[in-house]
Amino acid sequence: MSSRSPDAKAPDPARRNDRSRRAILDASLTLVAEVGYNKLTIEAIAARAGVGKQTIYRWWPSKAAVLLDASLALADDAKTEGGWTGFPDTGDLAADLKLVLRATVDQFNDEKYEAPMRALTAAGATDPDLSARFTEQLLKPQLALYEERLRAAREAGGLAPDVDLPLTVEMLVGPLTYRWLMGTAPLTHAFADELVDRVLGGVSKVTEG
Amino acid sequence: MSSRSPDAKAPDPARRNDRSRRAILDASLTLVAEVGYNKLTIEAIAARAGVGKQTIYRWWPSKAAVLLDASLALADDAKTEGGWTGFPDTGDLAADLKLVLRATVDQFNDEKYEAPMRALTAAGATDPDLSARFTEQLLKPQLALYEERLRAAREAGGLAPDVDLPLTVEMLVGPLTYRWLMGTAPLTHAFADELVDRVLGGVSKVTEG
DNA sequence: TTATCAACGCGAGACGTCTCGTCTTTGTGT
DNA sequence: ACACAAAGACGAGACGTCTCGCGTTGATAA
Repeated sequence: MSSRSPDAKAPDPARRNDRSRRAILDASLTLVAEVGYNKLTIEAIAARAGVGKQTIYRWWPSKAAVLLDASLALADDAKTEGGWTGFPDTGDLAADLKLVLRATVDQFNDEKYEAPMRALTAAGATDPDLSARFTEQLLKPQLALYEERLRAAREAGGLAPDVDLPLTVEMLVGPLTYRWLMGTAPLTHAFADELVDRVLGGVSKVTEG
Repeated sequence: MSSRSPDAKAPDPARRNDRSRRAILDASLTLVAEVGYNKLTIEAIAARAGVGKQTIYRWWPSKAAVLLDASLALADDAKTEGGWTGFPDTGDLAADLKLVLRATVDQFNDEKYEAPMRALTAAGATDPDLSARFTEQLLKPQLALYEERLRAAREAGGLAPDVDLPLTVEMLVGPLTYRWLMGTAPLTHAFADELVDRVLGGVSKVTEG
């Protein structure tokens, strides 16, 4: 057992090869879609990226961490390419939510986004550390956009003044994610629309004049 | 080359040793709680159960499959031990739902149930075959109970006549599962209560006379 | 400015370890 | 005698570490 590399001293980020970094992230996304997360190996990522294994081990602690970074980059790309101009606010809350939730449905149904997303969800379910970073870096920022829009609606008088905003966000995103993850039924635009209507209006019988 | 390994083809279920079967299921539940799903090995299960590895490989295709069977047995036990007498129907839908969702929250927070549940969720996220059986055998029967209770409420006039029952079930279970899985916030009884109220009544401002 | 040089990230891949799933051997119950 | 269980040997393959030159970079000396 050779001697210790004493705690793997910190490599210098300034000297990092950005070309290699991008190649690694790209390769991990391609490969996870090709062979699935279980059969994804760091050796294969290194080979596909044209990189030594050590270059991956130097900068990431696990293949899950690589995928998280890759997904963050992917999300950024999607935002820029998709011409994202902020969460829509036309004044019509239901319409705005349906628009965004439909887009989310499309993303869930897009193989390109689904593969890494499933992988991260799976890995996060049994790795609290990864789960925390996944939630913090990828999920929270997105949920915050919903919350912001809902807050605007609440102040505009469209929502109950005492409504719990994080709860409401999860009422929208939770059922969608649940159906996607468990596969209880197909994910469609109609589902997104109906969900928004029921979250806003409730499922109880309306008894008014 | 192959050929006959006497065990490889069809083992006779009638000759199966039920003592070993139970020992394997018990050991898998104990171990997954002890070391987590990632570090759970079939060798360790075999050792703890006092059986040979081949006995596990003969009857199950993967460690996830073992855990699924173990969880099914666990769910059965929980039902019998817990004195389950069917989904409560006191006539007060909100109260009934809160009761059940609170119990679900407690289960999610109970290490004994959480460990195998996380494991199955993780494994199912990247294994469609397992996911299907997980959903079909463990989830669907539970969701059906919600649906039945909701149907009764709808017929009793408490719910909108045109409400989508599977959607409503997922509006209840989805946010709970989402928060549990992603760890966006702690799972509490208060959360369950508020969720039920908002699902039934909606989040919109009530504008009535 | 230009030549030199040490430091360090890099690609490549050998290495020993670990777990996997299969196969072989031996024991046991009917 | 026979079918299955227990135990473990075995090869395959991925793991993470390590070593080896190569190329780039930034500091120093001419």
